[in-house]
Amino acid sequence: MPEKPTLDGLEDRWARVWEDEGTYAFDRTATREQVYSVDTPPPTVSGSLHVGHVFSYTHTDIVARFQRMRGKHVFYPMGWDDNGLPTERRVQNFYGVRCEPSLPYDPDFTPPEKPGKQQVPISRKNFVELCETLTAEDEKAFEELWRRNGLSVDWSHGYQTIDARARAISQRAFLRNVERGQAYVSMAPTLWDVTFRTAVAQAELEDREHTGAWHRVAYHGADSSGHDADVFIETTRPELIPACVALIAHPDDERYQPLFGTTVRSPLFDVEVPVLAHPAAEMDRGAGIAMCCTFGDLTDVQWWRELDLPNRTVINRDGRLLRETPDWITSELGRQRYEELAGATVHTAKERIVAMLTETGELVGDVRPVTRPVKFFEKGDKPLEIVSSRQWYIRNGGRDATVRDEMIARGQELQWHPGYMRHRYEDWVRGLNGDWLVSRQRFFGVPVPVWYRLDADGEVLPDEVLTPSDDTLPVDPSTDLPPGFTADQRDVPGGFTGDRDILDTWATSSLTPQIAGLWSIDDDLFSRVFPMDLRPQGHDIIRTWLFSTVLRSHLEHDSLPWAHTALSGWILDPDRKKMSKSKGNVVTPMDLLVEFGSDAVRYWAASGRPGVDTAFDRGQMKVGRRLAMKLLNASKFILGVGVPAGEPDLTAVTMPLDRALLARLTEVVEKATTALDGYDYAVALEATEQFFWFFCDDYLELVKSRAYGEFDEAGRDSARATLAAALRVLQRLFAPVLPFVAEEVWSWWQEGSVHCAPWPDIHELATSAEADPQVLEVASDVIGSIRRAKSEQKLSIRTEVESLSVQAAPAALEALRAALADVRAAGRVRDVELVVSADGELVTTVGAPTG
RNA sequence: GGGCGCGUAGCUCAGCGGAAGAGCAACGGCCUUACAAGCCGUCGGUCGCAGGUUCGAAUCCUGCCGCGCCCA
Repeated sequence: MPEKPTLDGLEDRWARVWEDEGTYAFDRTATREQVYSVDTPPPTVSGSLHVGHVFSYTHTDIVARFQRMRGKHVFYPMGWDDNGLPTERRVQNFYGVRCEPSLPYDPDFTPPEKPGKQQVPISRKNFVELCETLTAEDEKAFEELWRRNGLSVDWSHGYQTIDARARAISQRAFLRNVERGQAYVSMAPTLWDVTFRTAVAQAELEDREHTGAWHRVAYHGADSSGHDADVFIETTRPELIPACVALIAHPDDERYQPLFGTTVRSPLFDVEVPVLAHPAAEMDRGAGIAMCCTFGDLTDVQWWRELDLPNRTVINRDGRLLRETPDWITSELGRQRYEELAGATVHTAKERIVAMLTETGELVGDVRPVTRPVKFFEKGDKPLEIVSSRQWYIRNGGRDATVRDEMIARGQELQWHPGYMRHRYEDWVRGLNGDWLVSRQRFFGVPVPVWYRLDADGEVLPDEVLTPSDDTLPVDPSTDLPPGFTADQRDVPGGFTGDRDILDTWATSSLTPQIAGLWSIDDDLFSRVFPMDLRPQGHDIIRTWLFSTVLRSHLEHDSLPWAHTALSGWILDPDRKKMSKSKGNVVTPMDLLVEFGSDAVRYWAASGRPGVDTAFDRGQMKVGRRLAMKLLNASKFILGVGVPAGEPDLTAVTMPLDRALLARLTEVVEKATTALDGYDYAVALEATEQFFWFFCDDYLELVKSRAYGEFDEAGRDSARATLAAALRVLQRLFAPVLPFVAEEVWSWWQEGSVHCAPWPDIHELATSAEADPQVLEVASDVIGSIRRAKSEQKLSIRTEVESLSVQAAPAALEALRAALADVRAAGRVRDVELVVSADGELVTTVGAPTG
């Protein structure tokens, strides 16, 4: 035990010991029942860790430490998410390269010293290698931070979402979905981001207010008597007029009923289109009759499907109009006009069309600005287009009521902390409107592990999907060969071609329990950890990560991936805004850990209720530091008084005050245990902390003299045994939240790590005789009154008190009498008078303190 | 527009059907042989607003107002 205890240096010292001793090593001989397994969220390594990470990962660590102390073998791995756009961009910028899957692997490739102006195209395999090199550095920094933060992770069970095992597991799970018909390939209208040139899934969409304008445009028809009659529609996207396939109004709309079944000709291009009825047309929107184009929005897709309309796509995947004039435009004038638009961006095409319409007089009245919600890719900055493309999907219940019901049932089976978060899941499942699009037209990621046969003309035969044999996974179809084919058959008529797409990052992240547990690679390990116990995560990714993980597990294992999920809140800055880099209010976590000490920062994290957004509060960290310091000092004091070694002997606890103390502590143990069992670390900490300050300020002061041996031997031994027993319990109760200081003070007098010591049991403080809690209450009350009297008279706490009179009910006086020697010693009281009061009220009169 | 959550002391938050709480801050004190990075004490609230249920409401119900998140 050091002369002057300090918090400085505890992190380095104990982190090293824990690593050397293997304190948190997972015992893989443990059976599933003995294991507590955590599906740790793999942080994105290309970003930087912020305070929010420290906050939520600390919550998980507290639970893991608690479970370990309860005797579980904790499987607590750490993964790194380096699969996806953020890493792709970072590798591109850092090395000045770009991924080009058609290129062959170059084993001797070294990136340029400094990234040049032109990005060097390299094969996917080379790109993945660079990613692994670059992220290795990031991961080292992350690991250092996590170790300093005190996460009790077993670092030998790590993974990266782009490493070979993760790729193999991701591809294997996907191929098994294909085999069972749960994944399928389909040519369909797809939401498309023209900047990233990739398809986008429902989970990646967001609506943004976008400024547009209503254009009133004339289509040309004939009235019942055959005379020319114009039909006016209103559109915000006049550039889609060449893609128009029908005009559509509501079946009940009397204005347009005469037109249903007739045809009209489009302005400028003179293409004949039918006028049709469909209930999705909104009577009070615009003119009440809409132009259906392939495809302007999702309603167009619905009409196209349900009314069996032709596909007249004019917008390319680069966001420009087709360079070839479409064959459905037949009039000479129409084809001339289209040529002026060919290859133009959507924006330019709109300007030109509006100019043409103005010239021909087919644009009527003023253009009226309107702001309306438009779908965007969450990472993009241009509105999404809808294009037809071949894509892979996984059935998720979006088009299948049975699967949807099963997914809702899984959500009900899962235990949510806090419980109300389940609503978000159910809302999402109920709102799904299509299957999960998992193929992405990006270059970096887990390749879609299939090839396609080519026909005699070299065209893809999408129904003839070639799959790899399981033992060759992971594969990259752009360089590996399908079984039974040779390299010279690649991309030639009658041969094959590899799928160039990659899987959505969530298609891999949805398998983190399988990746961490090494499903299909080490099935023995997997059987010991799966289904897992806990998925901790942010509530913002319930619809993506949580949902997709439940789905994959449901499809592959017919079970939940984990029994519990704990949703953590966000960190808000003092202005109640979510902390973000752009606001410049991000604090580096390492700086905080250094400034306050890891235990103090963890204390702040633990004071945030599960699922509740929490203010970033340096004040709480100061309080945490004080608490850690207090635990050092109180431990030092108690051990300095001299407590018996080994297991505390509770038969020595004979004084009523001591028994009452242990009884109260037992209640705290019970409360903390129940709270932690329910994932409420905040309540557990609060109960422990509140008791601890009371223990230090009142109980320690009361028994100090007796513990020093100033009275009789029995009283001294009772106090010392109580102090030892209470300290042993308190150090363990604090261990999950304050692992460093708890380990430090434990090491002063106990064997082994406090983190492997058994969690306090409610029976371990039971004394031979029943405790009277009133003894502690009254003694505490009276000593408080004495302090108040001294404080009000601005006297030293050491001032002697001439006389003390206590009026109270007989039972209270009896209780006080049991602790009177302690009270007198602590208050420095000479004479005491106990008076039975008429009303039972406790009244303490402190007479004449003398300086 | 829908779902969910939140409005309690100057600040951060507990309490969620039986006399309004904690910590921080503020203020006044105390060198007290574990701790002055400590300790003791004091001040401080129409529990967002309006109704309702109840013997009793911060707590349950309804409606408003405000804030946040998720989804349209």
